[in-house]
Amino acid sequence: MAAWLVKTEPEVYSIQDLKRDKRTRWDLVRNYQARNFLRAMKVGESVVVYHSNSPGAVGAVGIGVVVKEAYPDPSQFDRRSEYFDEKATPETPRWFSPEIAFQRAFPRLVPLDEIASMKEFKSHQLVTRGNRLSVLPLTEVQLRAIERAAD
DNA sequence: GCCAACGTTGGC
DNA sequence: GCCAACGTTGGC
Repeated sequence: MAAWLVKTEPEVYSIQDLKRDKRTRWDLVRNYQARNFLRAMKVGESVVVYHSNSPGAVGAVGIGVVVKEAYPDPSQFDRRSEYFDEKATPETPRWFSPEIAFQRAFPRLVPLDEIASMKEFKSHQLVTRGNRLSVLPLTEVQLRAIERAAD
């Protein structure tokens, strides 16, 4: 089974927000490569939640699980949304969202530089230069390495 | 705020 | 299809 890592800015939506909501639609992603990864997520797969753009607190913060496979992201059809996409129609949607349920918050943040130092992440997209994708695939081994570091 | 990386757009 | 301009991401 594959695993995943999703980035979120904690000021926008944090692991604590996910804990409160119990589950959420992982929406508003507007990058084709990330979109393709979202569409590849299968129910039951684990998702590492990662806080980006968070001064002094960049890194992995918890684990979620895919509870619903991707379906068209409603915001692309909403004219009032800044994520409205005029080229998307219900017949030919462009952007997709799975739903992710909270599983656990790590007892401590696993910082990016610590992940970068793990042998399992040597040359992984998260730690190589130009890591801008907000959804990334992980191997089971990488998932376990992050979980191990968190406890 | 700065800057590197890189995706997207649009003219040709 | 090429490529310059521009916008966004994300670490620091």
